[in-house]
Amino acid sequence: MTDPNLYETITAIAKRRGYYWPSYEIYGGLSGYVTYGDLGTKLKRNIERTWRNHFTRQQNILEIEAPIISPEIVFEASGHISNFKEYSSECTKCGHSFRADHLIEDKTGLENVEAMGGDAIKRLLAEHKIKCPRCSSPLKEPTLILTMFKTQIGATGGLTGYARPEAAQSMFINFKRGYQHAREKLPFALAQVGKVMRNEISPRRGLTRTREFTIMELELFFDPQQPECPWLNEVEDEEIRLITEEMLANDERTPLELTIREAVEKGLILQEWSAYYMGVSKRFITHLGVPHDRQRFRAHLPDERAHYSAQTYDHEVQLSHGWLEVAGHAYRTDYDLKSHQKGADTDMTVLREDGTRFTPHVVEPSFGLGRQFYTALEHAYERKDNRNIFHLPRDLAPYQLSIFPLVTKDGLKEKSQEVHAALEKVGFTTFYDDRGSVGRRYARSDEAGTPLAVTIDYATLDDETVTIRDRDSWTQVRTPLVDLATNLRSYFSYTAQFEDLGQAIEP
RNA sequence: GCGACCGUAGUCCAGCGGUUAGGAUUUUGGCCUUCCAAGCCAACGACCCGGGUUCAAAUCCCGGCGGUCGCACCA
Repeated sequence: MTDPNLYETITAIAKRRGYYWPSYEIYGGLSGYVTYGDLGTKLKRNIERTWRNHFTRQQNILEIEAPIISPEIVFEASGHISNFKEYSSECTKCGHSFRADHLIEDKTGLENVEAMGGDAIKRLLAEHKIKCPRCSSPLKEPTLILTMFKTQIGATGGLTGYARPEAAQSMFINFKRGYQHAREKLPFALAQVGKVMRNEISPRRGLTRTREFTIMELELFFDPQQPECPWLNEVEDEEIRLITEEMLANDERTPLELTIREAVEKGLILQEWSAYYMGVSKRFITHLGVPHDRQRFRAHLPDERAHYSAQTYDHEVQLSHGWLEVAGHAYRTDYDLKSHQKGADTDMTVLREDGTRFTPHVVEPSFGLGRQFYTALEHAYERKDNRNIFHLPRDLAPYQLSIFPLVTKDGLKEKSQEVHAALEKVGFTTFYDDRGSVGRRYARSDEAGTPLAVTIDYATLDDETVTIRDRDSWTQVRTPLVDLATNLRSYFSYTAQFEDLGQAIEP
């Protein structure tokens, strides 16, 4: 974990073995884009499934899949058009960049300068003769930075569209349908796993900041007069490490250690629903292989928060290069539904039993999948005896099983292929390999993170038993072929441990 | 976007004005092989792109693209 070159190591293995690599390589590459290979797509899919298992398995958590491209009006209503662009001004001498609207606000005391528009910002910057705050040199004319991808909808280009920078807006747009499908009952949630695009100024660090990535988001709608989360008790004892807004303001960086329940009772998390999903988030990230002391929740200060958020906690994990945000937990209030109610001139309110109408409030957990992916790889990595091993959780590993003949003669190869076909047929994800020596194959299997290797040897031909070899301990057990599928199923459903899979073999 | 450093087989490195561009590993074919990258033989495979300087450029200069780090940004 302290290895400063761990990122480079993981990147090299990822390229060599097919987890992921930079996109458009043969055309010189393009920063901010990665392509997942065979091992990568399988690991990614398993992480998505794990997320769904943690977040979407209750009643009234409804999944949707909406378009990536939206007409401009959607992001005008949501506030993204004005909030996803900004004017940046660079110093002519020291080269530092500053947000032009903030410079004007600091100098003049004006508020919300951003909303005045580009011409006003340029004019005010010149009128007040604003200089570089660092070296007092003149500033260049501010340039517009728009971090949403813009496109034309329709072959003749009649309508301006944008690629979504978050999936959330499609949940708000479809709130009314979701509400009907949830039998007009609150609380309910819409969830979505899909691609989003952000035209980052400066993508960095492979998977951790890309211009296109899979997001896993959930919008939980609730009545602010009935903010209790009925599921809170399921995670209330979950221990978290928390850095609050107040602590940040006082430059206090040592996290509080407390349970979800305690954080709610002390008022450190505004909504029970946020607390619930932070508890689930803790479990999910732990499931990916990140220990407690490598996780924390860090509050956003008001100027760091998104335009829609009343409180945000980032879920961060510690990697070899420092802390990385893997999830955001935002209390979005009724901001979004109200925005679209106005923008689309469509009623987004809900009727209480007492006959009053209200706009539901929203709590949102949001996960950037690439970051979970990299986190899982880095935390699973071990260098041992000159080998690379990924100790991925057994339900995350790209392949479940490797199948090897001990040697490729005397019918062992044919027998192995039979076993391989049989295991594939009953649903295991397997990899057959008869190249080189068996030791070499074990090493390759470890590097792919495959938890178990089934080896067919001479004894198999006599008594219909095989060996199963454990990636983590490098020990083996021997199991009759008739029991193999059943035992493996128990193992992969976590109802059996490796030692339960057969009779131990003395090394 | 700015600054520093960097870009050589699939991967990781060496070479830093004239080399048949070298090594490790991987891969492929063969021999061998009864459990952890064994050994032997053979083969495939590279100087990011474009200009310039020079008799001569992987090597020096400029630009582009990409990467790492720092600043800024990060919904």
